[in-house]
Amino acid sequence: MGQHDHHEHHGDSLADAAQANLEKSGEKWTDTRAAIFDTLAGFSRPASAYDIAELVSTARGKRVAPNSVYRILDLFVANNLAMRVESANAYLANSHPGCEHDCIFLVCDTCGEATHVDDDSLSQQVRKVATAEGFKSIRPVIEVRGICQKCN
Amino acid sequence: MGQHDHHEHHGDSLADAAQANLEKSGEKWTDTRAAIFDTLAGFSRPASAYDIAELVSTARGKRVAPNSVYRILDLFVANNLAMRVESANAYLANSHPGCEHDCIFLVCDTCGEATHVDDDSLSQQVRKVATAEGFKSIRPVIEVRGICQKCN
DNA sequence: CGTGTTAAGATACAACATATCATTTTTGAA
DNA sequence: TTCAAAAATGATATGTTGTATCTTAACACG
Repeated sequence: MGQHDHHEHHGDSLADAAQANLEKSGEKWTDTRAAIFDTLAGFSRPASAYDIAELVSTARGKRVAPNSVYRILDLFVANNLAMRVESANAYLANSHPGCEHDCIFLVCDTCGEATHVDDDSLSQQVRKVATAEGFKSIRPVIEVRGICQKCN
Repeated sequence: MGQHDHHEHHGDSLADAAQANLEKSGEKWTDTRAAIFDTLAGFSRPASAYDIAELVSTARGKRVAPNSVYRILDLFVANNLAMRVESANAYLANSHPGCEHDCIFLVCDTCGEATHVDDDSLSQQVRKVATAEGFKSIRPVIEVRGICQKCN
């Protein structure tokens, strides 16, 4: 189905991979960025910028303002370390940074968990539809809201 | 490509069709609902609830509170008279009420215009991916952000 | 009529996001 | 090494989107 193998990272390994990717783009892996990445990666469901701000502030005993979190999340998204789930106004860490994909998010309306699937053939079709309408600089947003298996 | 013909409605004809559909579900076509529908249909791009509240308030010389607008928009979405564009936090009137489709929205990041495409084969594939993951009560969100032909 | 139901209004607040300017930290050249 | 420029973060304010709660108004029907 157009999928391929990924290197799924976890814990420190994931943070290391994220750091490597960010630095490869000439960006710095600062303490604040590391803390925000770790916190985001620690969530099992999409986290809002305010969720992250609160947790990071507590963890570091020092306030991190929401706007700083947004700045850093934007940087992460631009560098594929994280993705934004539009229908949830929230963010997820990318568990395989380095792989560029149009993701499909499946978001459970009951428990809030989001799983993420890659199906390149599907996303290519979406891109094709948009291209046929004359769109450029295409960024597909493919999400599914519903009730997940566990909540059924 | 899995599309089919639609009855595209305009102006009064569209409002009439919307009214018919809503009443078919046992809901009433009140003055407030009519005003909100007309205002929404008058927008050429996705309109926020606050946009609508402001215009309707002016048009009727009587304040309509945002929460009332949200209530009525929710009703419209539930009855397929309108759709929510998740990536824009905004709403569009459905120009062919009665047809049940999973829509694909193409939203221009420059001018804000949104065009809407139906491709049942594509949306069926999205549903299939979610079903394969054990999801139920599926509601696909398929949108594309980009730059439209006119803005290129 | 009066009474129960549905629709809409008033108000307050919660949640999400950005704009602006100040401060701190880092960097790199003199 | 020190100083100036640039980059990162912080403080603060405000704008935007969305919901909760309670009240009032409109309506339907015995």
